[in-house]
Amino acid sequence: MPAEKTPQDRGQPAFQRIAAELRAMILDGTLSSGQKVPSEMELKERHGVSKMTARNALVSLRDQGVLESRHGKGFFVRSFRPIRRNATKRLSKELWGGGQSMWSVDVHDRPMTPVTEVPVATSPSIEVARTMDLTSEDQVCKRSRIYTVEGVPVMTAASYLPMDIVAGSPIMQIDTGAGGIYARLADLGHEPRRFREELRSRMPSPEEADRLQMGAGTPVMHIVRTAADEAGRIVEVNIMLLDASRFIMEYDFTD
Amino acid sequence: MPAEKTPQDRGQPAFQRIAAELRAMILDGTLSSGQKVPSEMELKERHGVSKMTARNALVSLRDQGVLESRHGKGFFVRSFRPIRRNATKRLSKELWGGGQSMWSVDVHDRPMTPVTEVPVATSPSIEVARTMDLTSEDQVCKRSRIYTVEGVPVMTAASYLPMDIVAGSPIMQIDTGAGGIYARLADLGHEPRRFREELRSRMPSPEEADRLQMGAGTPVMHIVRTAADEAGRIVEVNIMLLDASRFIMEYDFTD
DNA sequence: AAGTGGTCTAGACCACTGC
DNA sequence: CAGTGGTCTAGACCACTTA
Repeated sequence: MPAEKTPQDRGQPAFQRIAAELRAMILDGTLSSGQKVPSEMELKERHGVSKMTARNALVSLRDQGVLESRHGKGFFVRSFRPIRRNATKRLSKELWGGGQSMWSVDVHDRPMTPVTEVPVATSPSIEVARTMDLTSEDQVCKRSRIYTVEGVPVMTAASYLPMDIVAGSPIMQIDTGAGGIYARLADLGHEPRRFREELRSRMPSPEEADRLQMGAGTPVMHIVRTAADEAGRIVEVNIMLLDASRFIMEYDFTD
Repeated sequence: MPAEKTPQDRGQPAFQRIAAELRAMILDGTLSSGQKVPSEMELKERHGVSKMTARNALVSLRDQGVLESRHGKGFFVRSFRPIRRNATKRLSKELWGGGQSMWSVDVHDRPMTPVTEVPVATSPSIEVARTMDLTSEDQVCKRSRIYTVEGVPVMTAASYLPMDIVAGSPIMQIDTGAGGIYARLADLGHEPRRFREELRSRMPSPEEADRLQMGAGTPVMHIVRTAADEAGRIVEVNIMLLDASRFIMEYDFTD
């Protein structure tokens, strides 16, 4: 009697074994970026499992960010073409040459184009009020932006500024003029001098994934940037949400 | 005839509707951090669906980082107790007070304790060689560390240094003495002066998830830190892997 | 029309937990 | 032991894509 195929091959579940096999094929180049992987039916017959088990392998890889699925077409190996974002531009240009980067990045500049909403005066959220040391009765200016690369949204940003500083200034307009809001803050006597970025990474809510048109298995980076003027007053809080699969963040510093 | 329950309630799949309901209950506080959520069987009966559909709702929330599962016990609401890591300590202490942080963090210092492996001389990987501008014939010193908080691993780090600088020095010992490897590099005439951190976020491989004992639905942060001496030579490359659910990264800079 | 992914059912058996 | 999550089957039907 031939060796019976046990449902669980000594410890490892079938769907994990299939997933590991596909993972290995991607790593060794048998399956390459953007390529279609075997369909549910193919895996079902090749491995002698049910459709749901074959599918489970594919879905688990998708939820690990390895594959993406296109309804009616198949599962495909995901590609990683990140944008490099340097938070400390001036420092980096002066101090570092190029070339010693860990991950290869497109040399072609794919410009990130922002679309700005009409600025509004509003009440700050509890978090923003606490961060800016305001009360719930103070008003802030909110400037929302969405950034796209090649037509797809990759980042949203909401900038908050105290109304007692920016009321009646160009910062309340969509177009803030040369130098942007930082130049205007300088005009108003509150030039930003010190910055802090706090960065978290987590899975997006369904709404967030929808807004950034993200596939499953992709985390977001949640960044809060605060800017302080010479006197130490927080003059801007910027809350950003980034599709993590599209960015490499870069921070330079001397110590 | 009473309204038949259609399998898909006008567009939204049943498992998504159940997941959204649980999500809302967590958001409004009906279910709070660490608490058990209804079991597969409870959801099955309450919503009149099969076990697999009820389970699908729970699993999808787990893979979004909202729930965690404990075999034989149930699904539970995940809690978020991050560690704050400031890459630029000196700057931050001088320039910023406390209190204007976006996310609340434990005030109790939960110390992060490192365990260091015996340093080894080895050939650099292609990435490390390119980053340090070495050839594949050059040797590097590799220092591996794993950091734990309250007994659980939260971060791994591998530090690479050129052997032509560190051979025979205390850097090849486990204990490098007061000031650590940066002080020893200074002793050797290669004090690190400029730093760069490159940060990616992605889902971990099964091996990485295992090493950091991470639950499903948790991304990792992958950080590469390079340190250059006064002459501009890269004297250290440090590759870190962090459980993203346990960290808030903080970067301070001026202009 | 054929092939693909997406959802769902009604069972089954296993492994782990706590009483 | 009962209750829980974890895996699996053998179907079914739907929605989407391509030809």
